[in-house]
Amino acid sequence: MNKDTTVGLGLHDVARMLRREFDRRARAQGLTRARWQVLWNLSLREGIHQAALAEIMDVAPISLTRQLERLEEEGLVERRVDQTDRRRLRLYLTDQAAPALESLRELAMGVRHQALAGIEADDIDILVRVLGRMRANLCQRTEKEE
Amino acid sequence: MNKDTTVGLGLHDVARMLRREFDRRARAQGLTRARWQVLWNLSLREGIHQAALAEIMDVAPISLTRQLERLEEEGLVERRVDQTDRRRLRLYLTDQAAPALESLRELAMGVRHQALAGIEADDIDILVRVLGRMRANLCQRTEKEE
DNA sequence: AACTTATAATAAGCAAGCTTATTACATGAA
DNA sequence: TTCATGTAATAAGCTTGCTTATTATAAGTT
Repeated sequence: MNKDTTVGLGLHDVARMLRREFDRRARAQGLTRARWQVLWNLSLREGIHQAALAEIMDVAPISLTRQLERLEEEGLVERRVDQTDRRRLRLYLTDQAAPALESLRELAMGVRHQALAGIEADDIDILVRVLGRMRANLCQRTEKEE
Repeated sequence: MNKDTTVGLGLHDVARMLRREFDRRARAQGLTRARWQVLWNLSLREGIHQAALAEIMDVAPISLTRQLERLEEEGLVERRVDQTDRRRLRLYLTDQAAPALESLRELAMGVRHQALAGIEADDIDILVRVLGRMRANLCQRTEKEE
């Protein structure tokens, strides 16, 4: 109806539904989507420290801290003090993380399959491209106007 | 990199960024995106009761209840007991709601403009269409498998 | 060396969503 | 009419994210 509001609200709703569906399926595994996402990003850059990972994920550092605390409790992540700068904690996955990552990746593919049913491959490519551009447009880190 | 995960996580991230940007700009108005969204949906169907609106928005009834409590406190929404079924509360906007809706709609257009900068109109149409389809794919109300 | 300034991580407290459980009212069957 | 069942709204408590404020460590200046 009012097209001006369709994009933002639509994205918001679909993202919430995806999260809900994922978490519903993943409940048996004991991991939520948010924690899985941290594991996933971390798996690409082991040894990174928290602030840097938070910046890459464009999440507030404190948000990441809490996820990492739980992941550490659950034995999936290890945090070691950086000896060259003792403020920093370097992050590593444990052996337990690999199977968890794999099973959640499969689960995510299942949700993805449900969500994208009946949508043209070309349109999915466009979706991914547009999301990337939107992310860049919004990522301008708080755009400190001095 | 791994394309299987790009859609879900991308959507999630972009939705979060949109919300953050919107709420950042709207802070002066004292309204958040979630409350504005309730007002917006309500404006299209005044007199509806809570459970029906929750279903349309695909949100848990309790989530809506809390938003409506605050909106009522703030004087933007009125809840009147339905006389034919006294369990129900019918919802109405107050006079204060109209200007709030309008100013937030403008604000939303500003965020939208930032987010969509440099993206082809055709691609935006595709985005909206794909989101609609995804929503339908995911909306299958909890899919009670009996 | 002492002092300021910057940065990594965390603490406190708020917002929004969810699941599960309660309470009040409706409705259909005995 | 009474009793069981169903439904609208809410309560309690969890998760995830945010902003703002603290604390510990680094690093640069005088």
